[in-house]
Amino acid sequence: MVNKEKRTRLDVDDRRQKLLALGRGLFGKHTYDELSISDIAQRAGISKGLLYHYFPTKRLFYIETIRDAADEMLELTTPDPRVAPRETLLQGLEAYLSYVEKNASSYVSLMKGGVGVDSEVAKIVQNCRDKMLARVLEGAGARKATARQRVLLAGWIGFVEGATLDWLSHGEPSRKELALLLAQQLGFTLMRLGMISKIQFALLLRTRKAPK
Amino acid sequence: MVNKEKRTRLDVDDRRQKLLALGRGLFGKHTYDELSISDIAQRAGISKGLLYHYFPTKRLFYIETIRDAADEMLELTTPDPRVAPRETLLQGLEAYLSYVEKNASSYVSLMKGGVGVDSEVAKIVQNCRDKMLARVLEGAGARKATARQRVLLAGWIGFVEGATLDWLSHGEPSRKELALLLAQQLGFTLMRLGMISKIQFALLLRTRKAPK
DNA sequence: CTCCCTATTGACCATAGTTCAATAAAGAGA
DNA sequence: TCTCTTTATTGAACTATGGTCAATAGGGAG
Repeated sequence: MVNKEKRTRLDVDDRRQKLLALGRGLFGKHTYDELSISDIAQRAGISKGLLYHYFPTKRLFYIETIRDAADEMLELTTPDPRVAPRETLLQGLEAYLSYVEKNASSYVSLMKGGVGVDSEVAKIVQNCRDKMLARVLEGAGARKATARQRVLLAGWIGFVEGATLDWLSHGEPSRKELALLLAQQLGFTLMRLGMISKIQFALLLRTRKAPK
Repeated sequence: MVNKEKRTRLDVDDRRQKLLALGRGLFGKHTYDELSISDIAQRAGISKGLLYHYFPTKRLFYIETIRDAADEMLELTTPDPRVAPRETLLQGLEAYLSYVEKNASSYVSLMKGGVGVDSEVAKIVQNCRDKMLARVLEGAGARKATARQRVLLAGWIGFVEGATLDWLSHGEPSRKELALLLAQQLGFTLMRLGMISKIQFALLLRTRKAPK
């Protein structure tokens, strides 16, 4: 429909990038098997065959799409080594929330939704969580986590995800306030694990909330 | 293969129940599109057509399977009104962890995995969370949740899920201890929300851990 | 201007989801 | 015991979609 008989020949990396971007948008709005290869190809203005030239299978295309999004998120929330650890946390959380806010539908569908389709996707999501967990551990100055530490920190990651999902659908506490609440929750967890002192924890609780 | 030419005619509810049970086992071990209708029918010892007699589509079959499992879990973790609220929480958490332990693969695949396949599944999972949240609210003696309360309680539900997933793959803190840790986390959240007093919270923290 | 490389196509195949008319268990009534 | 009715059950046929491949043509190099 779009092409008027005229083939347009693109650079391979360029086209690949374009397809991934398209995929992100589409998979953000539709579930995996709501989208057929034909659909995707048509929306991209190319033939089915070409899609297979770049991605050997629909699954792989989907997976790459998610990996792409996950990478971007991790990059955008990379802690800035120049700021103090306590600031780092809040800053990282706010960056995370910003990203999520901007890519709301993608976030929900990709990060939550994809897990079931393929175990590979589950790995990507898990990898994301592990990286975040590692950042927290590093921020707390710990090397290796004990069983209790690991379980509770994994819990906190879940806390962030659960709260974020609710926040996305209701949008109510401000981003800044939510970030603070999440940080304080983590503070409590870390204190219980003996990873920060009660004093540090009390300090975190005393942090000013953003004005309503 | 199994049948030797002889058709066996079952009561409709009976067969339906059998199929759901089978589905739960299968979808617990394989992802949605790893399983073909033919596979399922063969394992059930029936023809493809019959499956369609009971469930109009593969999706619907999958969804019913999940709804079935979710219902069971909610039922098994229903709080016993005869015990005190604080006991209720611990008891409910332990029941939850027991269920999850027993249905480990199903839990992971169904409750986490299914979300992406169909928005209907997401609704079921969300409904599960809402019910649990309602129980917590009721236990804390609150009627309607404010925005902050809702976000943080949703967070706590996520905490439970995140910690549970980690616990399943590592199995390390004992079930009793994990339940206590989860309860204490909730305690902190509730205290911060002003839903329980500092005294009640301190009491919860002082609860004895299970011996290692 | 020609040639070559390869991005691109479209027709084709295989398989899995879905439909449906035909079949045969099993119980009811004579 | 026999027939009749109901409907659970089947198997073959249809459709849609993921996936393959030989043929085509854009576009840069020489």
